[in-house]
Amino acid sequence: VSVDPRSDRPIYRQVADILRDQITNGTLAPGAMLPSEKALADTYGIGRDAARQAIAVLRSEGLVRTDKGHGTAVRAEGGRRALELVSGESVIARMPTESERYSLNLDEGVPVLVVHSVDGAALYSAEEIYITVR
Amino acid sequence: VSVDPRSDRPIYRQVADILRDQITNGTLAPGAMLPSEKALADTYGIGRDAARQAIAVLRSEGLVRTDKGHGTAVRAEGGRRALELVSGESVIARMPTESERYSLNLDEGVPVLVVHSVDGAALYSAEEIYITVR
DNA sequence: GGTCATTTGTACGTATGTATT
DNA sequence: GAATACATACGTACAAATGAC
Repeated sequence: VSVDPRSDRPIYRQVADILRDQITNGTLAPGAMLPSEKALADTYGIGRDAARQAIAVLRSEGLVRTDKGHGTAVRAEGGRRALELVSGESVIARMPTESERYSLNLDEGVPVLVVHSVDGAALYSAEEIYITVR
Repeated sequence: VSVDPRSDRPIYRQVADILRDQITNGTLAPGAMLPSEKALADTYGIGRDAARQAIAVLRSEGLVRTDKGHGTAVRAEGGRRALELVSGESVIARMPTESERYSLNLDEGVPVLVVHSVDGAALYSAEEIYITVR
């Protein structure tokens, strides 16, 4: 479990791979804290920049959540509820604008669903919803 | 159209705001190239780091696409086709894993749709699809 | 093909600010 | 207040990809 600076693969991606493995195999369970940036830098003999980038990769994948002054934790998979789509409605998925992310209080790496009906459009966190047919 | 280093809002977000405005109001039309990182840094009197972060914000929002050695361009809204959902199927939206992003050849900031049916699961680029009911 | 300028990517360093504990 | 941890912002340097010539 180490990084190779001579590899074609950037070291920040190598570190991201290691952490992603630990998340998917359960070594880092939902809610668990990742090592701090400094701890990662010391462990793998890399700069803080590379450690930060590794965590940023996981954040953009929606796998972890970072709180300033606290640290980075594995995101728990929130339970989803069914959204029943009826004839005449349509849905698109996209990334939120910054203001949408703020008002819906979304973490990074979480898409939104826009449901269009005759009444207009409604916005949901994509993470809380799965779509079915009535 | 300038940035204020003393503002509470980080300068890279101020620059991202300026560019986002230009994209949404059409000054930067789909396909148009954004200024290079160096050009942004010179224009606003900021470091290359801040310019890069500004562009990274827009990339994570799915607004632009960056090609190494070339530059950053406004992404064209791809035409979407209807995906007709039938009873017994369900859909979730999430960000792709790195390998999914690679195999589907997705830009950053593009979610995926996972359609579950009795036959199994199918994966789509969320940007090319809108969901309706048959 | 080869060279050169441009542009982005990676990686390091330092310093300071802000939030949490 | 102190220690820890992340955020912002600057700098440098070199690598890699692109495009023009």
